[in-house]
Amino acid sequence: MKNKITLKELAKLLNVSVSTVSKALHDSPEISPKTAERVKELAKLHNYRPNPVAVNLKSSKSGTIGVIIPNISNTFFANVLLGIEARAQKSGLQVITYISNEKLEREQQIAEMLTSGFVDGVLIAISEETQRKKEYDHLFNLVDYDIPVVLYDRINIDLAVDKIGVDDEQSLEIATRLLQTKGIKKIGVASSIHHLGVGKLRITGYRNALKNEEDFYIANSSKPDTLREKTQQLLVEDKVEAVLCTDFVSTMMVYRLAYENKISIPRDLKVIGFLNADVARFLTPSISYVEQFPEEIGEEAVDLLVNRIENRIAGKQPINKTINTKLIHLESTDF
Amino acid sequence: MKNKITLKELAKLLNVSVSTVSKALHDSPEISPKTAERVKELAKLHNYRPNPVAVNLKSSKSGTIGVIIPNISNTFFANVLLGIEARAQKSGLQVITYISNEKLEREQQIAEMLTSGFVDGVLIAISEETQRKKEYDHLFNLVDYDIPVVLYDRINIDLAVDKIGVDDEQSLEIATRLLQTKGIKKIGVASSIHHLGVGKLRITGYRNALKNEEDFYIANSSKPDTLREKTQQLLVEDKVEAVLCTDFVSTMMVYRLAYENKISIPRDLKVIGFLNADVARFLTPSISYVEQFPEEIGEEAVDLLVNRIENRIAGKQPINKTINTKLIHLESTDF
DNA sequence: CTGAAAGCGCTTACAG
DNA sequence: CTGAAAGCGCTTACAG
Repeated sequence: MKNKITLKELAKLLNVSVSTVSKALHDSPEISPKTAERVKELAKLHNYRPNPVAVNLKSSKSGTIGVIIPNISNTFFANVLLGIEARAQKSGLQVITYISNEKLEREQQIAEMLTSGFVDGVLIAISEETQRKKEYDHLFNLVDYDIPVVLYDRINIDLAVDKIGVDDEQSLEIATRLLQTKGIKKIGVASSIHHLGVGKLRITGYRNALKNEEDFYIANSSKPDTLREKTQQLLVEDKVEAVLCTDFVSTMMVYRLAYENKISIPRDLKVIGFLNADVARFLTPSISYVEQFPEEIGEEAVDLLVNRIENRIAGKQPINKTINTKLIHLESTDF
Repeated sequence: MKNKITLKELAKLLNVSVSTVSKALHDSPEISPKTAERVKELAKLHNYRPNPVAVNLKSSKSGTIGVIIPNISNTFFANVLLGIEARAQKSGLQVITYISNEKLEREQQIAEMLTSGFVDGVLIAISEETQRKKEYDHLFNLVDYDIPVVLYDRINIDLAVDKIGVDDEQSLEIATRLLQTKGIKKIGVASSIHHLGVGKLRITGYRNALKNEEDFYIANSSKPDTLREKTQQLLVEDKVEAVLCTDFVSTMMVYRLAYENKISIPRDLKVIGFLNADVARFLTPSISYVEQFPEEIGEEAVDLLVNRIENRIAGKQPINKTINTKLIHLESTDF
């Protein structure tokens, strides 16, 4: 075992004071070049690293940021975390991960814990339940404690903090319009997340493009069985020519039902989905999808947070950013 | 802003010493019930929480564990993290996440950083590159610094630490035997990870079940184009009756090529894959797969680490654990 | 140029 | 039962 060496031990070995060692290692101009060199040499020899906990206590910083993720199995959020970790690393910050599992109570526990100063700032995508119950006190509380907070992805709540989101509404509006220019009239939408903020926005985008109520064909339910029924109706009875899917579950449901009902994609039915590149590309036929750039969202979120932490934008109005999506054409929208 | 209140401030408000406050809050028997109550009341009123950084400095603990994840977009690892986070939370530990992106250099950087005492212990699944280059010095170094290390999932390296893995070899052996009992003779395997430890083990399981060299039909390549060619050969020329896939990419490749070559699953071809439940269930037809219980792996990993950290098993031989997989039958192996 | 001292916020052995 | 003191490992204003 190489026991960790401290400043004090280093000082004793060198026959100088602790202050001198510390200053030397920080390249203080107060220290003579000769001493500085001696100190650094020994420090290197013993592989000295300052104890981060002590440094943090001194500086009243924790050197870490907290990230609350609603659901890590969702590759979107996994990739956001990827971006967060990468950018945090550049800023020399450690990332403490918390998973709310879409539960309000867990989110409250986490927020409560974070008020005690584990982290210098927090990135949050609020949980489904939190959105549904509109219970935001724990978030206000965080802000009250002067802990910088940045909301990512799930941002449509009334909290005066920096936010970084996706242009959910536009994404399906653009997709719908694109199908229209190709001469497709009967366009449906399938969704298992119509009750969530992002789901609502995506469906709104679809509505915006169509305009007339009578043109809407919407299959939505968070219950698989109901969604299946409604989607079946969309494909078989309404005979839509294209379906936009707002999420993974509805996308797979459409593929499944098309297969069961012998509806050929893309010949009889065009499909555009929301899923990650890997799955989209590998499906048969491959499915056109809305790309969301989750890594960029993570990176931007850290940037916003770091700016707040370093007070570069203190007191200023909250910033709202949007990362644009991109429609990727694969086989399911071949004409 | 509610500024965080400290012990000192609390003490001043109560006209007692800092020690008294501290002891009272820790239910020390030294303190009179009356004082204890006064202290607790005020502490509650001000929502006092001990500064974790100070507590850590005092106790020479960081109260955190580090987790190195090779690839967070892989739902397997995402779910391991889920288990880790849940169990860590129960032990009151914070989880600092590092993503190596399958790169040796990044893994080395992380390990280097961790020697400075950010964490009380580390959970590692080593990166692909690390496995390939068999460059483990940074891991030995961690152990030298007396930082408890637990390897998870990717464990076949010669390092005397606790390990928690999956019964990769057995999983495909059992799957192969099962197909054999159903009267299937010509069984192939497709793999894009044959060069990695887990891939090797899975293929070994397949070989174990078949025994005769001439019965092996193996399509393996980490390059998509080559894998496609070889798999095509397996399905079209060799006309195997079943394919076992060792990973996501090869699974999707088999589905794709079956579709392109109008080979009907499961009628003409049985398929068993390695992928996560969500995708497996939603594919058309749904695909039988090997379930791996990543959350349990995460939980067990934390348990092992906590035991080491608390020295409950100090000096003892490293522990090796395995989480058994389970074959889930869905449509792709219907008979 | 070097070092003693104070202090970050806590805990705890010790004295009274 | 209460408090002063030492100390965890560091940084930095200040004195010499």
